[in-house]
Amino acid sequence: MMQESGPEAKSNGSAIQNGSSSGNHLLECGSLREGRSNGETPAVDVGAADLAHAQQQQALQVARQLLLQQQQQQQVSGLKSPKRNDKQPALQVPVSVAMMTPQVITPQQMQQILQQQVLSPQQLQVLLQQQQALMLQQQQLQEFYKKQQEQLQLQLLQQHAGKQPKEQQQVATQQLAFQQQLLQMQQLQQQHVLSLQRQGLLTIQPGQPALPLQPLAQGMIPTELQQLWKEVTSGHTAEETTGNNHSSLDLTTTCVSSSAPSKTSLIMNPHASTNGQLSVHTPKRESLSHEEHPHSHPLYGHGVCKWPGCEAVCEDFQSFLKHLNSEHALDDRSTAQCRVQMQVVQQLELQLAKDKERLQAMMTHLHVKSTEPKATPQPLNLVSSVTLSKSASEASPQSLPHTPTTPTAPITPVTQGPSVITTTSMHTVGPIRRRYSDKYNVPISSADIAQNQEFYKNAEVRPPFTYASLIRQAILESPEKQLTLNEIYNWFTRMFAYFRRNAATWKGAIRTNLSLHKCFIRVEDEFGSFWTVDDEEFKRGRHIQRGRPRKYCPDENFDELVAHNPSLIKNMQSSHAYCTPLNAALQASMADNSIPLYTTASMGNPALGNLASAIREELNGAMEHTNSNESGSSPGRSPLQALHPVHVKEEPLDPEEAEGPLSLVTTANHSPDFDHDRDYEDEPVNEDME
DNA sequence: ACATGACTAAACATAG
DNA sequence: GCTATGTTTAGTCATG
Repeated sequence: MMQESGPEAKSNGSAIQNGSSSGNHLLECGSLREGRSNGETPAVDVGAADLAHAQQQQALQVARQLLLQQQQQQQVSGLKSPKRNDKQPALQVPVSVAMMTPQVITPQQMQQILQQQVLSPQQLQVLLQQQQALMLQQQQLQEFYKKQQEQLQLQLLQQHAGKQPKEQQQVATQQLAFQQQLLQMQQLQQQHVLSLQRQGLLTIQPGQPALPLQPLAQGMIPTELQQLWKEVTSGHTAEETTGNNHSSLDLTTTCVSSSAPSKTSLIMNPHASTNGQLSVHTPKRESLSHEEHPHSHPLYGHGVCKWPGCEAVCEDFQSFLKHLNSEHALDDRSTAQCRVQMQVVQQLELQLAKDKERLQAMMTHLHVKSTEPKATPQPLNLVSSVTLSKSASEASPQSLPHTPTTPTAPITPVTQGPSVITTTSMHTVGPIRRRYSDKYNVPISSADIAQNQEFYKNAEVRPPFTYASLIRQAILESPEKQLTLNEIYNWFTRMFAYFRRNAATWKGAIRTNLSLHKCFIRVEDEFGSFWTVDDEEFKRGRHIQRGRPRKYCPDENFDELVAHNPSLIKNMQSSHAYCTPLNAALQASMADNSIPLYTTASMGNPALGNLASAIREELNGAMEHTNSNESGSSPGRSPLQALHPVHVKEEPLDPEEAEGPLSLVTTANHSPDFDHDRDYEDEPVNEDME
């Protein structure tokens, strides 16, 4: 937290110095927080500003009323009161005094003030005239300004932005000129008040803000508003660089001439120019929304004004606009609300920036290209480090010495060209070493490994796949979908640098997995044994159940199956998809009585491989029946061993296996359980019997 | 806390 | 006897 607040405070410090300047957006953004850093809470600002504004309004009203009363009195009873002459100048005084008092000044209070006044009637008369002139001028300006606002608003509503930029520009320029005039009026008023104060007419009460520092009338929020507006505009349109961000606020600021060289840009903010006020929304966005949806407004929806804390019901868009101009005009309250909203936005933006930074750091750390659109950069090696951290860290000290290319510091990925780890590969990655909520495996696509092939070939990073997935991949990648154990080994060492060490460990793991997973089917031929994979079974992800004897357990489907085709007793793999072709091919093969079924062509397809296995197993079974008492009925001892012995795992059926009619895994005459020539057809072993 | 899957290690068996 | 291959089990760890 301290680290996070540090730069922020720093920027605030810079903003203090540059807050009123028009140069640096970032620094200007910090100017909003300047108040906080100075201990000036927004709430305090709001209260003071509201108070001053209310006082100003009251003062103006009181002054007008008093002037009217004065005129009436002069007309009706010019000599009615002996103190009339005293009252005349006194009428001017409350204008200023009322600004300092929260209540409306009554004539009685005025009289008290008059009694306290120290100025001569002549002086008061001069002041009165000055005040009257100023007020008159200001009223005229305000009225004209209001008309300008309405006019511009109507124009903007009727015209789409960009249609008549010149007219808009003219209107905006006129508005700008009147804003300047208003500001000059303010300055004159402030000077007037100052003069009154110097002359002793005004006494600043303790605890009250210094009046000259406060805006005097509506639409008079000079530099502060400008800064706020700059913050908003610069925060959202930083790419617009210089100039534009000052435009809208120039309407109300004294910095127009000095800090807004690009006057044309202000017309691009219809909302600001329409209302002549500050908006918390991005001018660009708002103008776009106005252009695209003339009756849509970010502050208007479902017939309700969405100004923070307002929720006023506006029946139509026009009424909303009127409401917006009347209730949310450019005043202190709106400014304060805008400030709050800006703080909310800034907080969110700050949070977003931090998260972005965090993301960037993560991606940098993981060597992921920052151009990746996805925001979930979890490269494979990360998964490896996460899911295999324990295994890797354990295996490494024991059997795998650490190398510079540890999972946490892969070197190769970025430099390996096309095989850069991508986030997209993560979405299709197969069974990484983590547990899934569902029990089914998701096969690795060839692209998953191929995509990062070069990386794993060179980086001694443990692939984030299970042994089973890799074995399957190795088998499926082979042209004939079959591999000997040694070929599997070679594939591992060829494809993964990680598996070039500690052969005993991972080779043992491979062997264990081959035996353990139901999806791997061992097949023997005259040249030895090799392994195939049943992909459907792989997706099921089932293991040979441990701790239970691997004995065959028939189910109702089995009997039915046997009845239909006794030759399919053994080695019926679980895949439903394979059932029909397998059965047909088997029958055809049997009809042909062609023994050499076990060709590479047939094994090119796992289904055909299973078919061949089934056939050969059946033949083996037939031969075993003829040699039923042969104790060592392992494949090697089978008379047909040289031909096509098959070893297939078997295990008790579990409820899931009963789903498929052919989900029978059988035989393993190599299994010790069958070394005693157990004929499961004659002696079905029930799981419960174990 | 418990169940489960993945992994490791080890023991054992078998064949060459 | 050695090695390769294959099976099985126990234990650990991570995860849900």
